[in-house]
Amino acid sequence: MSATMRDIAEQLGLSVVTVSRALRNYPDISTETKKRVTDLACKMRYRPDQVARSLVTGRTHVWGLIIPDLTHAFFVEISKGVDSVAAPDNHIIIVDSEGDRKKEASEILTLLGRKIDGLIAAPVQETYAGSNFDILDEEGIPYVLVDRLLKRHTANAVVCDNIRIGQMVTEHLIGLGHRRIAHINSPGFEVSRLRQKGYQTALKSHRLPCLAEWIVSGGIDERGGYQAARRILGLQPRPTAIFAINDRAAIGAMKAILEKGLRIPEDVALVGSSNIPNADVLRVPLTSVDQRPWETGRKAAEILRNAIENRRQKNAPQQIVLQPTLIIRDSCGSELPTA
Amino acid sequence: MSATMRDIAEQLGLSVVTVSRALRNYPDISTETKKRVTDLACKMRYRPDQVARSLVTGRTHVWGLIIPDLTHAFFVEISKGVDSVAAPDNHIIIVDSEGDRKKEASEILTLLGRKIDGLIAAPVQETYAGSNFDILDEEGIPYVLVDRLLKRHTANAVVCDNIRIGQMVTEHLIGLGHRRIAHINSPGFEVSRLRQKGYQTALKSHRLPCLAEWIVSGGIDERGGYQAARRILGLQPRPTAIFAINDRAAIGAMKAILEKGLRIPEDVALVGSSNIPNADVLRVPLTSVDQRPWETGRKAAEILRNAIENRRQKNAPQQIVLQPTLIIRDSCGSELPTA
DNA sequence: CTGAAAGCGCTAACAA
DNA sequence: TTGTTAGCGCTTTCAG
Repeated sequence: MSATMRDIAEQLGLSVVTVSRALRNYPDISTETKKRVTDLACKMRYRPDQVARSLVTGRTHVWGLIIPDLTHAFFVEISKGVDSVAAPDNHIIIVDSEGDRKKEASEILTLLGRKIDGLIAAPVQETYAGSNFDILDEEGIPYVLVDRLLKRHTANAVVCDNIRIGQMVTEHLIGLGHRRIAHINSPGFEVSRLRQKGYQTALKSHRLPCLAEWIVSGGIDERGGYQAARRILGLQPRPTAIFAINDRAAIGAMKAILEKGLRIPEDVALVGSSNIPNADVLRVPLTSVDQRPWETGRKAAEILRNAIENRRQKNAPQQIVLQPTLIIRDSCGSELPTA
Repeated sequence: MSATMRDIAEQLGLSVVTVSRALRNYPDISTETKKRVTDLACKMRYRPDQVARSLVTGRTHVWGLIIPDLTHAFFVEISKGVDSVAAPDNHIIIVDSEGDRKKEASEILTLLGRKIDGLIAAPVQETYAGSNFDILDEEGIPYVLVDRLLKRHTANAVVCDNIRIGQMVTEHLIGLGHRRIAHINSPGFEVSRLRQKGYQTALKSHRLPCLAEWIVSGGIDERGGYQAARRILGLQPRPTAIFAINDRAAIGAMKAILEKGLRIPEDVALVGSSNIPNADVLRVPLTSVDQRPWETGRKAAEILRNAIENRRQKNAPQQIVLQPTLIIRDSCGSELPTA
């Protein structure tokens, strides 16, 4: 068993309280005593019991982080950003909501039972009234949403400018001479709705047509992107570019395009989003969008830390919107030879 | 503030103990009382305070997981495997050792302070006597090593058969007709030493030469792989195949090879290991090795759970070796036209 | 400068 | 079937 403060106190003929204060370097303990205490603590390999400490202080120095899928490098980056401010004083418990609203709800409850100091979450899209996060407001546990925003805009949040993503990608393709630009979206995700809006805005502002059949519901995974792309490639006349909601879908689309014997970008230009690892060394290096996941996590963590520190005064919720960057690679091509 | 058992007890005119037992469904509480208690608990949204519970039970239901880098999908898979048995009763705190032995040591100490029930770790390679994990033995906290093994073979561990990896890859290349096979290794990693041993064993058993200059120290990242490959490509006569210690290094090598205007696999065959995501859609689909990270995590977690449950009787440490699988894609090529 | 008393929220032993 | 007593290891408040 590990040593407790009581062990130290007894060996030194002191009270536990004195030991406690000596270890925390209180000014009202003599240097002499402090030294005796810290020396013995060191020798006995004393480590404070955080559980006991938490029970009395009401702080665990544990943060919850709920994300829908850790196999997306995007969320790993967010978690690294969070950890960059959480460490070394706080630990993070990462839980996977698997995109399931029910699971998210129950995970929030179990995290509350653990008395986490705060929570950061990429929320599962809210499809009906009533939020899983309301309970956090009720209990006064600070939280910050990342990547996705809930309908109700009263929470702390750090997101990327999704409209801008759609707009930026589309305008780039337009600038390259494309006139028939398809879009693989994922209805049900607010994020997708916004990117699509940006896409449509860009087309409109350039007075380009935006046919309904060009927008195909695919989903955020490779499989969905593959199927959606196949539908798009069957259209007459064929779109000359595809903007996929994310890189996973884009990779699915890439497979579909190449499988059909078409070339990227010569026959079909392709753009994704989230800038996955190795995007530069794919069969066709993928033009994508840096959504700043690390900064998202870092910023969210800063807001959270602040909220935890000043828990008494309820500050107005902060909403940060980060600006995305287009990462141009081969898959979008350069200017079209024939517009 | 959230409700406590005391609130329930007072409202019902019961003692806290009765409430406690009613909630945990003890047989010696009347059905009547149980119902009253659980109903009120539900109505008051009572959630047990895990911190308080831990203090008395001595169990936190928190497991530590130390890995060197979460941006390797490999370790994410391990963590998912772990979680598949940990959930829903236990939470996992993942900490990044960043491959730094000092950091690993201090992380272990802070996790101990949190009174974790057990630990799973991909240990930083031990370069000198004395292990960061000794303290766990002393404190009687069960732990399981994954992916990498420490020198001292007395701990629970789940690893992939690394010698087999080297052997399997090399024999496959030999079978394809290659006679000059280079290897990018990463000295300092036991894992690398073993894979290299497998590589050498395979060459030897086929009575093939194994020139010292064919083994180039690169490291486990892309940059190292790139530089090592450049050295290899400069050799005369040039090796016809490269076995890289892992996929990251392989990708670096791929860049180096293509940059030189050489073709993969026609001019130089390439094999990595760990089977990264999207290996099938790289510029040259990469032949790699499935090291079974998910099973590694799962198995380790099962051993850990078992050890936690039977903490009293010290069971003999278990060492599991998982068998790797070769995933053949384009980069290794098919049979060489001219042997 | 140090200690005694109280308590965080819960569970384990023993009594009634 | 329920309650009383004690205590997990620590910090906070108040006395000395």
